[in-house]
Order: sequence, then C-alpha cells, then structure tokens
Amino acid sequence: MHNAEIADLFDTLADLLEIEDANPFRIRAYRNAALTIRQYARSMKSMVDAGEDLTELPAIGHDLAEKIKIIVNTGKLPLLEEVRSRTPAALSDLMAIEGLGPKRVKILYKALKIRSLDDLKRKAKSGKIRELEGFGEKTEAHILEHIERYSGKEKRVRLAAAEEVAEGLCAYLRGIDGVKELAVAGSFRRRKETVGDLDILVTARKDSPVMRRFAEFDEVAEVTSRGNTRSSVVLRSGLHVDLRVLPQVSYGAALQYFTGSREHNIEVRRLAVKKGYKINEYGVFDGDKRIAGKTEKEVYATVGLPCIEPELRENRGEIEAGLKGKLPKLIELKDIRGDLHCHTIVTDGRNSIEEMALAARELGYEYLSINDHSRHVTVAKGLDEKRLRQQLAEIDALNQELDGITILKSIEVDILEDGKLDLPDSVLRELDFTVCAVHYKFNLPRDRQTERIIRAMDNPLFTILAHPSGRLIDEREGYDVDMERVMLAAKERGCHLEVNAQPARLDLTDIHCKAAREIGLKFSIATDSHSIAGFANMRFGIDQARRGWLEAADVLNTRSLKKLKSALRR
DNA sequence: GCCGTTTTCGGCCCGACTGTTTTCAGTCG
Repeated sequence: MHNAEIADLFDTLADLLEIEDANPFRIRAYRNAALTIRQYARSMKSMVDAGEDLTELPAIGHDLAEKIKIIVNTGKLPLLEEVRSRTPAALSDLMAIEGLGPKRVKILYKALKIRSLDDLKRKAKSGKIRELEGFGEKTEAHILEHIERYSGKEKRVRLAAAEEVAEGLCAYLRGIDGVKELAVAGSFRRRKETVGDLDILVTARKDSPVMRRFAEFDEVAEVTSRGNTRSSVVLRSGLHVDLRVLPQVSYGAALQYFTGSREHNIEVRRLAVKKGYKINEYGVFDGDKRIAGKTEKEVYATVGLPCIEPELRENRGEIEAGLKGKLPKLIELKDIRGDLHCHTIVTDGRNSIEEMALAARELGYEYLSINDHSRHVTVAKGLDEKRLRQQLAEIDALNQELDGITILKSIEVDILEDGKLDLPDSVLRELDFTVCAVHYKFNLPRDRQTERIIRAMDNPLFTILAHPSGRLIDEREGYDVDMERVMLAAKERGCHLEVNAQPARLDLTDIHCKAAREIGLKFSIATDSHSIAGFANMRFGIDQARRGWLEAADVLNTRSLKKLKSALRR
C-alpha cells in the first residue's frame, strides 16, 4: 500500500461524503490529509511499521492516524466501505467532469440513477439531463463535450513545453496597447515539473483592449469564459490559459494570490485572519482599509513573513521556516561551476569530447565530466574496458591542450541486476568518480530493486546515483524502489544523488530532494546532455533543486574543482 | 476531522463567472 493509494482512498471518501452533504470541514480534513500523505517523502507503511506517531504530520490527528494504520494493515478503509454501500464509489469519477460538483452529481444519481461515466454519457445523449432542475441545454452540452474530449484524463504538460507556449503568448500580450506589467503566475511560476494551465496576470490601463485581444490570439481554439477581470481560453495545443487583469495597486497581492499554491495561500490567509486582516487578490485589508498590495514583499510583511520564493510555496514547511527566519537561501543558476553528466559521440551523444568541453568553457564552467554509457547499454554502443581506456587517454591529451576548463574522467556505469557495476573495479579506479544508473529490469519487485541499488553502493567506487527513480514524466513511471532506504544507505556510504535536469526526467523529484537534504545528502545537478545544446537544460535542474529547498552548499558542482574532487572522494 | 501566541470549543480562505434563475446556487481556482 503506497502513499498515493492511501491518499486516493481519502480523496474518494471526501468526494462521496461531499455528495452526501456531510460537514464540509470534515470533508476538507480528509482532503488535507490526502494531500499530506500524497506529498510525504516517507511511506506511511514504514512509519506505521516502525511504530512512529503519525499525528506529528500536518492535518493528521488521532482519528486519521488510526485510519492510516488500518489501511496499511488491511488494505481497506472501513468507513469508505460503509459509505460506498449507500453511495456508489463511481460517483467520485463524475466529480472529475468540468462543471459537475457534489450537488449536481447527487441530483444526477437521485433523479436519473446515473452512477457511472457511461450512464452519464447515455443520458446526456438522449437529452434527459437538460430537463433536470438546475441543469439546462448548455450544461448538458458541456458535460458531453467534456466526456468526449478528455475522457477523465488530467492533462498536464511538462514545464519546458509550457514555457514555449507561454513565450509566444506573453510576447503577444505585451504588445497590446495599455498593458503595463505581465507575469505568468501559478504552478509555472513555482516551476513545478508539469503545468496544468497558464495563469497570466497583467495590469493595464482602464481602456486597454487586452481582454478582447487575448481572445483573438491566433492559437486560441475556444473561449470558455469571458469577464471584465478574468477570461479563460483553451489553446489549440490543449493548454488552458486564464488571463486576469488587475489595477496596478493590486499587482503584488494578485501575483501572490495567483502564484499559489492554493495550500500555501490558505496558510498565509490563516495568519492574516489571526491578525484581524483579510487578504484577497486586491490587497491586504484591515477592515475597509487597504494596508498592502503593491508588491508581494508588502503582502508577506503584513503577516510577519519575508518574501517567500515561489518555488517554496507548497505548504511544505516554508511558512513555519519563514516565521522563524529559517528559510533556505536557494541555489541559483550562477552558482553552478560545471556539469557532472554528459555523453559524447563515442556512445549515444552527438558531439566530441572536445566540442563538449569547449561549449562548457563557453558557459563559464570550470570543469566538465564525460560520462558515456557502459557496455551493457548495447543500443548506445556502451563502452567496454578497452574503449573506456582509449577515452581516458583522449581526455588526458585534451586536458594538456585546453586552457580554462578541466575535463573529469567519469562514466555512466550500469547497475546490473545483481547489484554489480558493469565494468571491473580495475578500470573504474582510474576515473575521478562514477555516475551509476539503472537502465533495465525496471520491473523488479520493490525489495529486490532497492537491494540492487544498495548493493551497488557497497562498492566503494560508486559515487553518484544518476536519475534515482528512472521515471520519464508523462511517459513512464519510475521503477518501484524504497527511496527512503536508498537515501539512508547513500548517506551511510558517502554516496551522492543526482538531480537530472532533463525536462522529461527531473529526477530526483522535488519531494525526494527535500527529504534527502534533511538526511544530509549532497547532490549533483547535471544535464545528462547528449549534445552541446543539452547544457541549456541546467536551469530546469536548478528549478527542481530549488523546489527541493537546496542551497548552493548542498550541491557538489557549485564547488571549485579542488573542493569538488575532495567531496567526491569516499 | 483538525487545530491552538484568543487552546479542549468553536472556528475552519475568498472572490469571479456561468447558467440558471429572477436574486442566486454551484463550481472553480
């Protein structure tokens, strides 16, 4: 039973209770708990097994701690079973349809006996839904359209892809008469690995045609709502975009409000309520009097907080840390002094060692390590002992020849199924360090996958674990592994973790990054570049690291060459 | 059901838009 499954049980329960019109605050309590569990780095199971006190977790009290224990031990949530006997569980799927909430789902169930998406589709097609109280033709059409178009799938796009869309749209909006400030807020600004929609914020002169022109942008496929301060469209790419227009005096409050996260904002407003203030997107108010709102810093200051970096605004401890003055000073792109994972034309890359090194020097890097694949990765022409030695000789020669950059000798060596490394120690010992990775046998059971990686770390020549989860965002789940055990094992053995900066990987995740930092691990933020163009992805790795609370000191490749070398020694 | 620098009860974030109404409920973010 994984955290995600436990969280799903609570969310389903919350949906059904909402349909049953239960106490809204009780429902919220289940949802808050689901959120805590879903984003917690350690598994509930291991905490229960170790007899730890779950009420220490936010939003988990005595009752929910007991329920979690029961779920871990039996796989079931008795209260959910009970509620299901009255209210079919599939109704919670209906809640996912745009425009359908608990009230309407309840009406659909009571009046038309609709208990599944299929039922809903049939009734909508036969025109039965428009006849219901509170429904009409438009609502019926929307429901049908939504079922057909999305069929329940949540559509989020990778941050890098959202960035491409945002660039064009923002340039267009900036060019409109009367537009002053413009920012993309929401999860985009928090630099979340995937983005569900774009929240664009502008301040504009009163007579600016920005709302009308927004709807006329040539990538707009559909205008879903249109008001004076807010409009929503769907682009041809499928991405939803909201535009909000606000007065200049509210810009900071609006930026804070629309950057979120929702959970972060709720906490901030709770602080405001305690002080007798009200915060909304127009400002901070003491009664009717606006006391702040022009800048985010002003807004945070009214509740006694420093301006919190957008990447931290997830309600994962940043409020508490802010109040205590203990927020991390997050790493920045300019802190990076080199890249510790890249490939060359010898295996599956596109450029030579020299081309890669010159490009790295151009970026101002002090060092670059070369990490081609090892022999097991045959599709990438992985290196055997002999070819690796040839490469090492080439690096020696280039280091003699090139000024201003040092090429480090390394490899991305495969972790074999039995936990051995793919090349003999005798040759690995000649390297400055190793980057070790799992590239096959993703389907091993959790225990064996975990053992495999930990056994590999037993080898004193193991330095950095590359893309620790193996996931590809939107394409493939990572392998099943007990990341907590892997992290603890790495700490004991003096190994480090990679934050892989490829937009499709971003692996470690933000949550594991933060947990690993708390354990005291160090990180390499690396692009895994297969060409000189790949180096530009470093900033996405920095985004992820910042979301994981990393400071420059937590990251190996912010160090000078000399300090890096000593840090890499086990 | 959770939570506490107003602590064991009584609170729990807040506003905009749509579609259905005829003054507002439901939904969303």
